[in-house]
Amino acid sequence: MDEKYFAKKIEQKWQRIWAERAAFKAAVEDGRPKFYALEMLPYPSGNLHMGHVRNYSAGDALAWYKRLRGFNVLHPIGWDSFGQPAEDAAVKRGVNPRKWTEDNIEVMRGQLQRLGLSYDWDRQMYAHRPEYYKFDQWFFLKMYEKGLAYKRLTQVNWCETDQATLSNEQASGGLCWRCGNPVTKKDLEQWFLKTTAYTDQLLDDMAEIEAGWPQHVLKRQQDWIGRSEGAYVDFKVRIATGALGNMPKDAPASIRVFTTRIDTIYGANAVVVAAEHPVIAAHRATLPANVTAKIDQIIEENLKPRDRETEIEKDGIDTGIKVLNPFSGEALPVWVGNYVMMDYGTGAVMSVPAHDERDFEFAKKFDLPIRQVVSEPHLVHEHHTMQALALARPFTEYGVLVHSDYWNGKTSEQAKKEMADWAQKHGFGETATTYRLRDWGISRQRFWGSPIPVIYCDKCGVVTEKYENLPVRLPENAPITGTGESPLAKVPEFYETDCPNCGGPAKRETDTMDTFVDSSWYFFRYTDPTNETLPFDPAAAAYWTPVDQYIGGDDHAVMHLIYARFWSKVMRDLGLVNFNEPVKRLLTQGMVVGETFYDDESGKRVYHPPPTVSVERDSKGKMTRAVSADGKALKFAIERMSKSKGNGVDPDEMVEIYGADASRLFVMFAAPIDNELVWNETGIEGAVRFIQRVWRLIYKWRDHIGVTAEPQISSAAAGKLRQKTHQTIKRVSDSFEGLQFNTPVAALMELSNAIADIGVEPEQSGEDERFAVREALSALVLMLTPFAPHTSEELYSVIVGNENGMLANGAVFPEYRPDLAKASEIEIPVQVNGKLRSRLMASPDTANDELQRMALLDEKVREFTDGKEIVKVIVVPKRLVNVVVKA
RNA sequence: GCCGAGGUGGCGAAAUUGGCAGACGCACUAGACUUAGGAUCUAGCGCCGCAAGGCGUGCAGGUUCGAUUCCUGUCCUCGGCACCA
Repeated sequence: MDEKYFAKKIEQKWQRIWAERAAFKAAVEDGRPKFYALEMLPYPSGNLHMGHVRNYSAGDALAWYKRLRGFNVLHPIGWDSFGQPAEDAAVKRGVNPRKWTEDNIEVMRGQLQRLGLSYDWDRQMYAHRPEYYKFDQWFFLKMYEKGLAYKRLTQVNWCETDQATLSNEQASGGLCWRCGNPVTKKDLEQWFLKTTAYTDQLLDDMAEIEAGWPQHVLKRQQDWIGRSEGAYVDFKVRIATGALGNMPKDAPASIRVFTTRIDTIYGANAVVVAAEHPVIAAHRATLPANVTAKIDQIIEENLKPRDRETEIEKDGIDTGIKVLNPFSGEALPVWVGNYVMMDYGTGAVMSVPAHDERDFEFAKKFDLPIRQVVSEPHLVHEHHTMQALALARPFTEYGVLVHSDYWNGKTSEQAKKEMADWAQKHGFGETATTYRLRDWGISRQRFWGSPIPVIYCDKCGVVTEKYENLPVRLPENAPITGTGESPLAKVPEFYETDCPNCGGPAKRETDTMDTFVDSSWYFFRYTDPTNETLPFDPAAAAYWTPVDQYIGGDDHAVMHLIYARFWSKVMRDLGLVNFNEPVKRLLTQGMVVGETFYDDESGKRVYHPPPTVSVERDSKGKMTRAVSADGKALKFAIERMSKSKGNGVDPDEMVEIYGADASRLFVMFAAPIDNELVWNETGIEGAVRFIQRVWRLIYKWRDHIGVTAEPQISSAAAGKLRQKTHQTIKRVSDSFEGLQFNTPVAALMELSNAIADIGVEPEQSGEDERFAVREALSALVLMLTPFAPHTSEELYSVIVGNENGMLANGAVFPEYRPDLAKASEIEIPVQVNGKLRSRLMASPDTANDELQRMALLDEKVREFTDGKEIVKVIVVPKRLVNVVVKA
């Protein structure tokens, strides 16, 4: 054993031993319980960043912990290797996307290996390789057969900057999820997967995972799916007279609206429809020019990119068309409104300004009547005598119905149900549920993705590729221009084919699949990574899945995690798996952020990389001033790491300077896993110091800890150390079970401090002390393994005297012994009127009345109680005594 | 605007969920060892105060013998969604 700790030396050594021994190879077996530890797979951009390090360090810690706890652990890694950056690289630098991707994987695999992550490297999956994407296509065919994949013309979200179509999720907020620029619309024929076939299951099955998933993730998914319960109501279009002329022949006889507040229907002052609504198209010829002009203007406005910040002003126009309120019989005008969206509900709403914010705003602007029909219960009486109360703002709560004929006096809850039933009974409506969730558009006009296995034949129409012809392989390359046409459409060798049906000439689909398809089922592939006939063997999946613990960033809270849940349900219905939910427990780790320095004189932030900035601190160490290299005073902030801000940290550099173990330990220790982590360079040195302290402890005691027989009696020092050891075992185990990674490190630091403070030199130590130190050191080393595996393996090899590694030696996580963890004497704080005044030393078994007696006799306590009436004394067993006195 | 998470020393954070606020670490201060220290060791380190003591978990109240923890109100920060009828 070296006297000094050389990180690089031992890290290389143990990485070699692990590889030689295939230490982390997983196999299906009987006996031990299984544990599937999964981290979100990386996109092979070419560089690992600190977010990866944090994610994978946590996953690895858990994998090691479970191994040492006797589990058969599956801990795999793979590559989300389809996607746009490869094409960007092709456009910018003319490189082949496949080569670019493979090269990047090579580099990043090296980075992961240098971190010493305990993956089963034999199970890697690569999304871009035919062996994998073959089954993207296989799944597509299965879904097509089940009617879960279909094609339709649609307006797609289009990002001008990235020249890409985007899913609703990727375009959420009207901004491109990748570049943040505004999204526009474009008409295209697109393939869809019917996620909406599973909306209710996606919602209801959340009950199964409630305990293991962060509440906020489930909430966000819930909001995203957006189930809302209400009713459809049909408003008959009245045969118009006068200026409007006769009703066009093919015009709909009624307009169907969706409402969640049918109880407010007597307050409707209009029906407002989307500009794209069919009723408008049908009547268009008869509408006055100023109306059609306005409608066209609104349509045009809707296509424009939307600025997230500015609220859109209500706009609209009265079409002149009239409809009848089926409840009141009242004739209402039909307006076009820019705030009604064609793709939600029915594209038409009944406008009830008194009870809806938007309708209120609309009515105010166009001076439409506002009639209150739901009242706060205590004001109901007022409404008998007046037409309507003037409303300063809409009343959107539930209440009691007024001015609603037969329904007066009913509560909103009652009325909602009864009025919907009434509508159904009379044939002009029904209860209904609508959702925000749309089907998943998976077509991408991209080269670097899985080809959609569909063929278009002039004679047979849409024909799917045969299973035996899968995979539909990507050509070696394609002319990638970045202009938004499918590159495959320019490769005749690819698209020219024969119809699988009639054998005649036909063309392949040239769009490829969204890369979220790959990540929707990759973690099943790990269970059987080389299967050539099926995505995976159901038996292998049955053993390993569902995933016991999934760890990743919460930026995937909706998209990836909804798609993956959807995919599992489809797989269940295909008979591949027999459960509803693929992930039992989910942990979302926070971002890694760093200090940034910038000046904003020009109105725009100009960033200065931290190494070029000199920083002044006050006597407490607080940053007071930052100055750039050319002497400019800079502002500072904490922001997400990025190249442009210059505050990124290269994991490779960290490993080079401080070692993988120290880097990983620090990342785990620095903050709770779900918090943001502010990177600061100095903190990591503390991790190095800690590892070195442990190293020195083993070095110091290395020749004196061969004692393996538990001694009968213990000195005070030995007893105290053993107590600390077992308390620490409990704390660390509890932390792991609760997925806390920062507090166990603190506990291990305390234990190492306690060993250092034992107060006996090895040479002078007794048998009992040597045993206590051995116990403490081996517990420390084993418990440190999940955070710093290389160092721990090395130190463990010193303790046991061989270099086979912990797992081969059958090492297990130390067992907590309550009898040893128990203190012989504890400190009991004594309060007077809730304020700490003294402390008592007592045995933990001291009876309550004895503690009370001791407290009252205590000199410090008496200073505050003498001459005062003692009202009562509260004794919390083993915790505290509080004496209550009257002043 | 709506939804969610969160405000504890100079900083990252602990606190067995109602019982000693600030464990552990970073930074800082002083000292020791040293030719040297960006190594190591020792001590100190919430604020006010010479001290006794007082104050202190965003702020204001409340419940309680006792509140970082529970309740009410309020302010702020960060994330998500955004005309979803």
